[in-house]
Amino acid sequence: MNNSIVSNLNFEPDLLKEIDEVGELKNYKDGDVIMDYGKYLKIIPIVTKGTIKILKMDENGRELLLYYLSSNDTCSMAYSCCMEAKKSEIRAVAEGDVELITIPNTKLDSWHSKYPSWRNYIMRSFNERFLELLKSIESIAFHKLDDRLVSYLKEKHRLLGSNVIKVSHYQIADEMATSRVVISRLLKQLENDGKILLYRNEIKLLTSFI
Amino acid sequence: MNNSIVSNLNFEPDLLKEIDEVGELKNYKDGDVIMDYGKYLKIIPIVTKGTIKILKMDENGRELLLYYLSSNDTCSMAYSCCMEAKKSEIRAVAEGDVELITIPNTKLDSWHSKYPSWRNYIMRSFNERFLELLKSIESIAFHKLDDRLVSYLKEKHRLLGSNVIKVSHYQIADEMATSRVVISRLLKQLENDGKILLYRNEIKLLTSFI
DNA sequence: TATTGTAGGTAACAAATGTTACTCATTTCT
DNA sequence: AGAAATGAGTAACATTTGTTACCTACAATA
Repeated sequence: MNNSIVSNLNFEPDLLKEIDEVGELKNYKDGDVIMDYGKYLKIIPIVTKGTIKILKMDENGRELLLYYLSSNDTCSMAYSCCMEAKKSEIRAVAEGDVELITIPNTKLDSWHSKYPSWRNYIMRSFNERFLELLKSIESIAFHKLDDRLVSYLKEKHRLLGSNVIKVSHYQIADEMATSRVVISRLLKQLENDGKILLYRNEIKLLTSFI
Repeated sequence: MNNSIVSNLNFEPDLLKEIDEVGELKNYKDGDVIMDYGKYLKIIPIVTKGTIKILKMDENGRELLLYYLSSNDTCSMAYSCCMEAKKSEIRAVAEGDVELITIPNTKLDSWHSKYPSWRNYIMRSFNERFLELLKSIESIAFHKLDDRLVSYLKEKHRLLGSNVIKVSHYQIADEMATSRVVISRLLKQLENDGKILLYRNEIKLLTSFI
């Protein structure tokens, strides 16, 4: 297996060998649902390529983007699901092409006591996810929609490395748990302010925006 | 040290002995700030008595109640602060009398590899805190203030075990990151609906509420 | 007792967000 | 080509939440 990516996590050689033995490489395409609400999980994923978005849904079907996972990340939710055999509270969707290595949950406990690097990796992941959620809460609780929209666009820009973001107003509204009309209104405002340009399925960030 | 409370966490006898040796018992009174924004932490706490509320503040000083810690809980934020020497992003305040045991961070890594029960405890704690944050996000993102206020009162009722909640409108507004006038308005609405009775510094939940 | 501070009630208004309804343009499908 | 689906613009309006301002009641205390 090609774990050249995983290898820069500073895992012990023995651990890398074990990952090579039991890990499975999986591929997903844009929009594929990698994990879903209510599902039981028997593996934990380590992302090697691409980006995964993590969503939470309410009773009425509205969704909210919590955070992204990208290379070398793993999902804490997955970890705790595995350890406690609980249902997932979140949905994971591939954003573009995604490659990941799945680790069967039978290995987790023994790796945890055997490999300090693994322990560190999991702990750091928990911590990072925790902080992402805090950021998310801060954003929702303390900032108005226009600010949140700007953050959203900047995050996309950071992830894609491009000034052109291919996304529909509907999608944004979905991920921010609001309605399309509201997003269109705010985007139009940004366009009028000379920060962005709007096209069908596409938003161009101008230099004054970034 | 009296660790009769901690003993029902199913820790190994050896671990209990170590906790007895290095843990320190601390006491706090209502309103005491146990942990604060930006502080570095060198211990992690295990709550043995009382309730601690965990708050997050934004740049403008508005606060938001994230969740409560009570007996046998520990704080994941503390854990990750200790492991990565990071500043705290949250504030912890005693709600009533609080007793807790502090564990010096020098012990964490070795306990983590030596004691499966400790590992479990920390993992379960991370998971619980993670779910609390998710609940918090769900509440803010998907529910209106009146619903959130009802949840707030029900949570207080659950924690206190009493129908009489001693709290001012100001306090509630603070913890829900909104203003006093708004809370007064919504409480009055609940009173008009026959769900609660309002007094100075006191809210009485009627049977139709619970 | 007079004074001061705190808790709470309430009206009037402002701002932010959500909803409905209709339009047009572009793409996709048949 | 024609029909249907999708993406987006926009107005008008409703609701929710935030803000300001002022009032009353109660409690603490000098």
